[in-house]
Amino acid sequence: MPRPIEFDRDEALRRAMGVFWRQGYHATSVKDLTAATHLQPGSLYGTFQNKRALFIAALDAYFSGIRERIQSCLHSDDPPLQRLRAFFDMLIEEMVCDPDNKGCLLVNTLLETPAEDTEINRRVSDMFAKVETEFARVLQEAQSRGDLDPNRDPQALARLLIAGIYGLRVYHKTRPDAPQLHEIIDNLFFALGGPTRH
Amino acid sequence: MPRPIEFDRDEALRRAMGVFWRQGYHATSVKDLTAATHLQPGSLYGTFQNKRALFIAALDAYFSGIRERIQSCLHSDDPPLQRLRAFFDMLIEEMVCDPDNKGCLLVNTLLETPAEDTEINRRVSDMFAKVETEFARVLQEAQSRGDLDPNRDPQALARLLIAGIYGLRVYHKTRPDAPQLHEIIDNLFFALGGPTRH
DNA sequence: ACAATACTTGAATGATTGTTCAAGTATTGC
DNA sequence: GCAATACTTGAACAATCATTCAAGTATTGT
Repeated sequence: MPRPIEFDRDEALRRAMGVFWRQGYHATSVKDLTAATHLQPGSLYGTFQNKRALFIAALDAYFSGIRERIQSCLHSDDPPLQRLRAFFDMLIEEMVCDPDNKGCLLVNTLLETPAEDTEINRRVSDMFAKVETEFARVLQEAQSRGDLDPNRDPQALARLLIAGIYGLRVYHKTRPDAPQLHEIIDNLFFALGGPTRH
Repeated sequence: MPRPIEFDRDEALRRAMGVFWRQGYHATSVKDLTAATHLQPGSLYGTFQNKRALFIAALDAYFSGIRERIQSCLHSDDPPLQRLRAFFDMLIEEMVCDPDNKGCLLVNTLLETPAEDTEINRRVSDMFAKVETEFARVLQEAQSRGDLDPNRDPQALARLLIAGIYGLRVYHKTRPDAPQLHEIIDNLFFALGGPTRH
């Protein structure tokens, strides 16, 4: 009986995400969103409650999008530390290939969102906590294989790597220079391998 | 002959800086600024051209404010690496003591500002480049004292430390936890000292 | 006391903000 | 073909945005 929806919800969400990614939450107007999604205000508010809810939906969509690629890096057949390194290489590859230099939507959001906004901050923090746990698991695997000093704390090193992601992301904003980014990761992984490296 | 200015320009700038720091550029309205500075719109536009110019002035004021403290850390009588470590300890101290968890105005700005805005991006990037140079100098000093492997590239390690600042700053937004921050820096400095540590 | 000076005030500007909703339209089951 | 359904449209909303400027006011040199 009802008239079917004409537009593709996921497509609209993806386009909205792109705008938030490029401009941040506060700098994007509803007008920007209607232009990008080709949706009239009414349809946009009908499908996604309001601007804020749409933004949160965009955050979720972004994370579920990158999570697959993280998994594929961390679950290959390579040795654990090499898999972690592959992840960071992928990260750098993505960063230098982006002509807009948008950075990471999640990191951008962390710094744009005031501390009072616990809903969004918690949401994004939890996403990175999941990645951190993945990292720790791979580091533990490295320890059990003898590739990593068993006296180091895998959880603490996972935090270092997460901080490494943040560092890369911000550094790239200041100087979009691929070799320097790789060099930073080289030196960061030096902190993992330490004395036993090679 | 002329009627003298009644308000303190620097005081107003400092207050405006606080608002930008807390809320970011886009989220702060001129109304917020007039409320914080106790200046009417007319006076505010008379002294600082407009909102954007005021923001840039706030960035400069912020940097000149922290620069002194950086200098005092890096030019003490302690050994070079210990001085660097003192800087990061100070950084963490500042972060955990801030009840608002505002982070760093410059880092926040880097991520809020779109890549097209070259004026602001360049300005902030240059500030960090100065700190990077300072770091490199201290690292060189460490090399000449034999505290750091002479085969390592001081400039590259300085970049790692800058990325470390960024990493700390963002990580703190997700989990305002002092011991974990110190642990991150411990592991980061492990990348400097490497095998020769202690 | 009196111009001259220029800082202070705050109302008013037009543009833009996020959001709503009644009217219009297309599809479905009968 | 006819209701019934509900999606689509875009004008309209009040609020807020950054900015301006004429009027008011306080100080100075004479």
